[in-house]
Amino acid sequence: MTLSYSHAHKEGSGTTEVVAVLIAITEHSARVLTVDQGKLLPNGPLMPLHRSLQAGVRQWVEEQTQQPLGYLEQLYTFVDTNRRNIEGHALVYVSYLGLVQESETVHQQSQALWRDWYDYFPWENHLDGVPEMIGALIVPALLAWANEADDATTMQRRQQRICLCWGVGDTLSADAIADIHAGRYEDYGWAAEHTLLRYEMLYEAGLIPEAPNYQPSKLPAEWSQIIGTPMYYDHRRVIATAISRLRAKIEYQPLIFGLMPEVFTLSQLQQSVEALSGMRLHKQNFRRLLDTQNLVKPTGKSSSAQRGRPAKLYRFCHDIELQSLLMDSKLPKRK
Amino acid sequence: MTLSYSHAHKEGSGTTEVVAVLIAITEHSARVLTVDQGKLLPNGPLMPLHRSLQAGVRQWVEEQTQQPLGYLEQLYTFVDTNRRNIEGHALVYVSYLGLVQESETVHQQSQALWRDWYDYFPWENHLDGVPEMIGALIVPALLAWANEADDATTMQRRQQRICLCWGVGDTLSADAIADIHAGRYEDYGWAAEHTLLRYEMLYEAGLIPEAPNYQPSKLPAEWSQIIGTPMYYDHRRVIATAISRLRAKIEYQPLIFGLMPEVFTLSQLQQSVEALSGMRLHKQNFRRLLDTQNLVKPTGKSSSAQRGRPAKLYRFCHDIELQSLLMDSKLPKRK
DNA sequence: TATATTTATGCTCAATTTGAGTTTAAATAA
DNA sequence: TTATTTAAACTCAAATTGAGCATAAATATA
Repeated sequence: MTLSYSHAHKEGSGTTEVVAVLIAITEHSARVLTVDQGKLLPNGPLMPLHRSLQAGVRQWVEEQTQQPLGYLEQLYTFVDTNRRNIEGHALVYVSYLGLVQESETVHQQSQALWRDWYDYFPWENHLDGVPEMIGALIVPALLAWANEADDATTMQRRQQRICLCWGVGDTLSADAIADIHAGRYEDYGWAAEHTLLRYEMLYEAGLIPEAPNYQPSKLPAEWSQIIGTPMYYDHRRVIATAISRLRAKIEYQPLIFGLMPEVFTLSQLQQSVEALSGMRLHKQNFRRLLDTQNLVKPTGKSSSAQRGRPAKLYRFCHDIELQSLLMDSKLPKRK
Repeated sequence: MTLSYSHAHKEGSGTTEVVAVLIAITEHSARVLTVDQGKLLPNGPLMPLHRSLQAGVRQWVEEQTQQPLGYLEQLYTFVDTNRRNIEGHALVYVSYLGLVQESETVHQQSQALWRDWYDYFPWENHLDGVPEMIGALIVPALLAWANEADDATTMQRRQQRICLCWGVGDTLSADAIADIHAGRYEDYGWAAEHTLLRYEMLYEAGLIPEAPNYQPSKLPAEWSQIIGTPMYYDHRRVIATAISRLRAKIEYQPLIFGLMPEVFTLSQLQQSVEALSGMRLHKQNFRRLLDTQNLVKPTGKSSSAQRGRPAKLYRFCHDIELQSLLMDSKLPKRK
């Protein structure tokens, strides 16, 4: 706890680590598996006995969380020049994205803990509309950062980046800026999959505790309430990478398969996709899409409805498992 | 030359290397920058003085090829368990994709050499239609591999993979197989961006010199003519990864910018995209797309035509540089 | 029981995008 | 002059997409 977010060290002879971002959907919310009170992702050194990076990930996740792993794909490789081995070689860490079933969640004696991923990125949750904090606090703080720029070109570029990443529209007139402050914030062009770009911008602007140039004294009092839970090293960036990848890929690949139980209703399926994208989808078009893609087949049974008409139960067409991995299959736009 | 493709070693204390796939388009053909007589990609160890992986790539490429680097993005991280340091840690190598301008090509005294990327993947070049070798040799060899499977499930899965990756249609009836052998090969559903999947399948089937289970004696005499130039280590796989990434990304991001000279005609631009995708595009729709995307602007001048009507010269809209990096911008389907 | 509420699912429809032409323009070669 | 070549404008039907309305089948409530 007294540990600075960027200074914790772990000495060793190897210079390669693996880090896992495991995603599950529990009670309609997207969650990420953490260790160390939510401050770290499962991780461990690549060892001579590991025959591959995947093997390393599987061993360390198993050891640290007892979570069975399904789908696993490589995300990105980072270098941490703050952590070096005895010979001075910087630590290289390779991150992986894993998708696990909702039901198989196991978090007992280990320090493993499932956390809602919007705890780390509150501004990414647009399920109930655009969060107020974006117009009220984040964009103003970023605009202040843009104005700090040394030259006009940098300033313009920063303003442009802000508009594109945060969906503020394409101009930044005085009127538009006033509107943003006043909360008259139009949901212009929010691109859910730009999570990483947004995180990197906040980091660069020194608005995130992990950033070396973070100066909380210069920020509004409410700031700490809205920038989410910080993590050690750069693990929050790794999660942002995972979210970006997942949101981008789910548009044209039915990755959602790996997150669903055997049998489900179409509403459950839609809510899962919405949990990932952080946005609401048009129900009828979502179903039309599933129809044309032939991704699911009815089981014949229906769910025991709580309220309203009972929904039919479906399962995925596993006979076209491979095809679906290869073929394009787009999602409908937001409602 | 007497070196086996999978056994060459390089000892060192570090366990991290960087490898670069540099792409340029010269005379309407896509090329990749190689060293060591086209058997290796530029590469080198990550050293304590490097502040980042990118910095390492830039240094080694500069040193080995004198090629100035522009756009650079991380591709994938591999482990080579055949190459280990003194302590037994396997070599980790991080690959990068770089795009460079056609004109700035420099390959003098260094061993650096630009090679047409279809030298390494002849079957990926569909600019003059589907290559005969696919129906005549490759798919038959892969079908033989499928039939070697121990159980029926594996066999079916392999057949399915063949159909999906090689665009053979979705069934493999006796008639269809006979058609393939006879060269009556329909260009059903060739997905240009599946280069890596195709390479991995050939590797897995032992049809590539780099594969441990490669048995040339069991293959047709013409085989060595059609499977392309082999490389040391797994560098050909790294190029396949780069091609897949580039072909997939160019569909919705104007990466082609990085490969073009300052000023160009729309036909030159189209030919460059075709060189990358390995397929012909519909000219009129390609231009309509450029129009709606606002990616290029006319310079007012025209090219001094060799034959035919002179083409107008264009340049990219750099004012929307960032926007184009973020926004979607699809390419039209093949002609 | 009747009625409102809730959830599921089927259907329509206009706007846009896409694939694939035809036509016209402006140059060179024979 | 005429054929050839390349460029570029325009057309058009089919498919896809975004958005809404209508109906169905359950529960909760008056």
